[in-house]
Amino acid sequence: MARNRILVVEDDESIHKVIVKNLTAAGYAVLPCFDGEQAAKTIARDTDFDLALLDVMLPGIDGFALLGVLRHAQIPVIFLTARNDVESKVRGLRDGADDYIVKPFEVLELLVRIEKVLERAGKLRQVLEVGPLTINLLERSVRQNGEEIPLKPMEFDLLVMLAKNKNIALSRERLLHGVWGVDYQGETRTVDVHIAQIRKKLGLNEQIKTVSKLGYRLED
Amino acid sequence: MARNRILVVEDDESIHKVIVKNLTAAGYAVLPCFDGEQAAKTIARDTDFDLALLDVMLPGIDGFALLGVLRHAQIPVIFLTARNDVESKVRGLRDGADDYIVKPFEVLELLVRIEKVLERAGKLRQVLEVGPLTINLLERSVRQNGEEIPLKPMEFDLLVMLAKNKNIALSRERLLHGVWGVDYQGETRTVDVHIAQIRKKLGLNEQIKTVSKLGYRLED
DNA sequence: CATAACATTACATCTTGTTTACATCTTGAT
DNA sequence: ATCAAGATGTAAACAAGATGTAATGTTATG
Repeated sequence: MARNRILVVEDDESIHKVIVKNLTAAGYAVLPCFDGEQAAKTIARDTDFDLALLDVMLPGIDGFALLGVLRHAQIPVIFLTARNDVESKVRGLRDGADDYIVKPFEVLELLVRIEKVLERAGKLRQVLEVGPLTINLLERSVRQNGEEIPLKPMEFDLLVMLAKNKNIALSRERLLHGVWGVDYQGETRTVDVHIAQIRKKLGLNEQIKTVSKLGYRLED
Repeated sequence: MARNRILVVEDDESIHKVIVKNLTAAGYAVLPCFDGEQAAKTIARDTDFDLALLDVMLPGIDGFALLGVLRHAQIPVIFLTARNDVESKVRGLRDGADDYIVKPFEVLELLVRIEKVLERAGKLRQVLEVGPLTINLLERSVRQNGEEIPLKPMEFDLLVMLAKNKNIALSRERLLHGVWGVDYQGETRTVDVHIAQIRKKLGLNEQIKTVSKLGYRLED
């Protein structure tokens, strides 16, 4: 499976922009629609989406109609609702949705919910590709040119975090929080040791860049 | 994304002027409004803002009404309040805002808060472009015609500060405060040394102008 | 109990930041 | 224009700090 494809149906331009920018940055393939008609047409032509983000209050074709089509095509739906959207209508829609989020929302929260829904639906991208590496999250395996390189659990998790944030400089603290857990109280130097192991086993001296005074960055 | 667009709603002319001048200088695109009606019209026509600075005590249309519209459009809001504004009203507004700042305020503080709010909302521009340079804050990298030029941490931070204030002359003291921290006790000459390094590595002898008796200025 | 995984430590090595020193350039008064 | 005083450019040295990594002892795991 390549990148997860997400259909975004949202008429407000500024919200649309934020969503598209952040989803793209997070590695999703985004199909943007600005109204119900456009969305309906898109779905009629191509139902190969892993998720739909659907604004409740759409001009033109109603959310109900879209929801039906999407359900039928087995596409999970997350609703975007404004706090003051008409309650009765919204409730009906929500009931058919996999999740909903109230605007305004934190971008990070949206990303988390998307991952959860994708995971529940069994559609989460389970394979990360970075340079010569293929990281399979289900198998918990790493391949380099088809050959599997065994990693220890911690090393694997660390590599996954780097891969999910490829080309982003991550501080030791962020890596500790992300991999070891937010309440972990340990030495930041521990990160270095595992990085060294990953570098050695995978020969990634070049691709895992040391960002001095900060941490590390995995390059594509 | 190009420059971040900021809607400024403030009826006091002198404050308005200061804000607009400084935001523009800091690289934001500013849309100025002097009262609630004007703001409402502007928003109705175009919701593509990344942030709104909103004076609490506005003539005409009430802050509440504006806040609702802005929230709906997922536009973060920072409130400007005077110390003697009516408490009860202000509190209600603040609760719906992403941040607020009490007048009179330090311009630098306003800029810092703006950045924080933009970042939380996932709207912060993470790539700075100055002349032939592309500075990527996420990667912590600098590119010149696509080629990455490695900089040391201090050099990178200094360049970022210059780039965020491009075409503005910055004193050594301000650079020290901004990059090294406000409580740093060191020679101002240190700045010169790092400037020299940046100039050499990036060939910016022309574009980093020396402002005699003051400091430096990075030109576009 | 044996083994593997892990965090930590210790130390070698490499990087980075600051200062110094002196050369060169500016500035402003004459 | 000339000159002195001061400001800036810059190479080099040094000290402080950061990172790489092997070894150690401890904790999980089966």
